[in-house]
Amino acid sequence: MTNWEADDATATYVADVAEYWERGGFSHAAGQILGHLMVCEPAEQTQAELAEALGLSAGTVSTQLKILLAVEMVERVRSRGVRTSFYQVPKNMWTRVLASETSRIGGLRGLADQGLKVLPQTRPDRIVSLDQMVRFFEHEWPQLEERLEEFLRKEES
Amino acid sequence: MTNWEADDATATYVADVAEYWERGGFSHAAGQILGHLMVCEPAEQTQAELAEALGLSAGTVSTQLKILLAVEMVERVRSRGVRTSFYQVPKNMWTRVLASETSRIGGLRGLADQGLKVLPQTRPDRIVSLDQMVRFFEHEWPQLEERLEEFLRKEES
DNA sequence: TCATGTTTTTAGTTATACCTGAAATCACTG
DNA sequence: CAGTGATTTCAGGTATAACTAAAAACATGA
Repeated sequence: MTNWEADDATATYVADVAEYWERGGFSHAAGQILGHLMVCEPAEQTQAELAEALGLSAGTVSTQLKILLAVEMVERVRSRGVRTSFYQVPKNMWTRVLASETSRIGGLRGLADQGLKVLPQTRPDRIVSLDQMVRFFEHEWPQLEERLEEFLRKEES
Repeated sequence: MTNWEADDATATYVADVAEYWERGGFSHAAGQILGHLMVCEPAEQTQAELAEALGLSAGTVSTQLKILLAVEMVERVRSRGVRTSFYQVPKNMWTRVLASETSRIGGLRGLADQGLKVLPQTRPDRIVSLDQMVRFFEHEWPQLEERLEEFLRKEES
């Protein structure tokens, strides 16, 4: 109860970000960390600062950060001469998140291939439409990523 | 233990589909139902048949079907003169799923707008890049959906 | 290498989601 | 509108995930 959040607006923001990502499968604590790192000052925070700001235990912060680091939505920053690590939202976070979508498409590719081998007599479209959808995205997704990069380049002006 | 699955191949398929969707936030039972409905014969199944085939209780089938119906990955079919409802994978399931992505983008739009109001002094890109990403998809997603429809039209031949 | 502060791991508690079996409700046929 | 089968709801038990507090492991500056 020392310094929960700078002000009400950012506190609300942290809660909203947490709620959004909770639906995406993250824990509430992970969502809070993400939300805080979106708006905190400075942008780089230690585990102790995160725990303090959000009222979480050291263990929770450690565990949830590990998850966020694994999906590359947070990165660790270490500077020479300082014993403590800092954590921050990486510069190109969204590009990374989008890239990870490729592996999810890969999962569906597996289900489509397997499905074609057990293709049902009636309504084979149940499998075929999945295969079509996957083929479509295997073709489109790389292009979309390229267009995103181009879009971001143009925004820098 | 009466008629668990037609054969080993489809049983494996059901398990794999269940595993995939479990990572997507569904329960194991919901994933099983989805997998079974992808390959079962006939394509339309009653709750009792689903419960029997997958070894689930009537309550579980009812509850999980409700969820699958809500996200439109399963549809209910009722025919005159028959007291029982049937459940099946809808013809255009993937189009529906893709369409629901629009609302998720909408959620991010909200986070971006709110974030711009509490824009941090340092590393404002933490919010700005989110806003850019959302703007990109607000522009691209409808086009992508159109291209998907065109792609599916061409496949019908 | 030591000393110190940071991070991770572990054990234990609490909260939540899942599933079952049974009762209640609902919908349709005759 | 009564009877029957299908579906939903509810209470209870079980498994799992989240979180905490404390101990262990780790890393770094001196």
